[in-house]
Amino acid sequence: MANAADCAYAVIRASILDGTFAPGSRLKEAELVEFCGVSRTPVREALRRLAAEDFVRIQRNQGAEVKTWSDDDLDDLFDLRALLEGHAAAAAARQISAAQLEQIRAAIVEMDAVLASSAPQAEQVAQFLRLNRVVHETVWEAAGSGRLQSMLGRLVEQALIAHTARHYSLARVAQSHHHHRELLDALAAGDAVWAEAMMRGHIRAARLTLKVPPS
Amino acid sequence: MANAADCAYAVIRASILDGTFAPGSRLKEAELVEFCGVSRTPVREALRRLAAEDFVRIQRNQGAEVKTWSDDDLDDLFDLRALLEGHAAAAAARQISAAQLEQIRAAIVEMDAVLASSAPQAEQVAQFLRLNRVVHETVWEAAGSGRLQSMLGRLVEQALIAHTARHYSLARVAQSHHHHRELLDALAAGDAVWAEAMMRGHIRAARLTLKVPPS
DNA sequence: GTGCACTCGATTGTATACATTAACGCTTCG
DNA sequence: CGAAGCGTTAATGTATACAATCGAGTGCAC
Repeated sequence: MANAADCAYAVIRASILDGTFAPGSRLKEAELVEFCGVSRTPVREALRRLAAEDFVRIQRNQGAEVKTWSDDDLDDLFDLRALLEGHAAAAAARQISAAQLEQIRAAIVEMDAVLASSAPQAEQVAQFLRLNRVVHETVWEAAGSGRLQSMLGRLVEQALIAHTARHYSLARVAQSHHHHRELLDALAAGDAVWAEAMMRGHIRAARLTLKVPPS
Repeated sequence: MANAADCAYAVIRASILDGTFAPGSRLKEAELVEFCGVSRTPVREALRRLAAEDFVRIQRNQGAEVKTWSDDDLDDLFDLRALLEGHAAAAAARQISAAQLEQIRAAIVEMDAVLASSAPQAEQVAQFLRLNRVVHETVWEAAGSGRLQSMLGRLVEQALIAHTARHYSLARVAQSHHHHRELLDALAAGDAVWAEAMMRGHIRAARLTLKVPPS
């Protein structure tokens, strides 16, 4: 990373996402200085950025702490995500390019391979989540709104914090996989209503995953 | 303003909104230091905040400039606003409180008074815009989603930059006024579909105002 | 004459010292 | 014994000095 500030941002952000800094934990600037290996100035800048993206909460003269998400917050978040991702899917259905369709198709094929492999389940899930992200980002991109794209990116990553250390069942993953397939059909058919409905359902189902504690 | 950083933020932001810093103009930190009367550190923090809120664009080692909005950007912005404000109106219709309804009603009554007054037209429009903001913010609040509320706040203020130095026709204001009245009816009736439709139309009409140059 | 490279100036990025604030614990008074 | 006031301390907020970077202008070589 060229910039000290970007570096601090990346390090802290990654540490929040992977659970090194648990939700609710205090982030003291002095500690982050040695953790990141840069001075306080870029650390502070990184914290402000993270606050703007709702990863941390900053109170005046009281420092930063990793944001915690209540169940209601998550409901709120996923409601908005369903609305916006549904909107994106509808827009995408109207104007998606052949290349973008192909990209989604390829990701789904890769998912097939991952799920059919004999890799450890955690590895399978990790791979699946990566490909899942590809599918969604391609849809956002096809929707053709930079603003929508960045909003969704942020919402999804906020949701990821809540996901930390939560494992997915293979059954849940399989359901997602079916959603993706049908979404692809809807997009290929150029059916905006169908695509929007599928995407909204897909997001609502994802919300449920976070509600039911893993057994 | 207690904080130097908050102070700088408020000053710069206000100057962007009122056109003192025109879209596209470069914001040099040294200039802002004397403009705001604080040191570079809080000025930089303010600029980063403004960048996070899409008021300015920052390029590495090249400083900040007031963001410019193309026609397509504004289409994009208002599309999203219509979607989100429509969603907010629908949610509000389902759960708005009597006090909030009354607040909207009072704002509309005040609008009546403003439009019937003999104040200079610019003054009338300014007052109307303030009350317009009250109506919208009350709807957002009634929707009950903090996230939606902050997103809409940002979108609206981005739109305001484009409005700078653009005057509204009284005819346009009267149309808005009618929208508000009908929106109130829909909210009072608890009719989410009606409320959403009204709000979407209201926003689309507002977009048109920015497209047609003032005569 | 044109194109490239180099230097200089201006501006942003970073580190650090200092100021300010708020929380915590102690003392003291009721 | 409890509560309120005050001082200490540990953190954040601010200013400023220094470093790195970019762009423009100039001069040299081809």
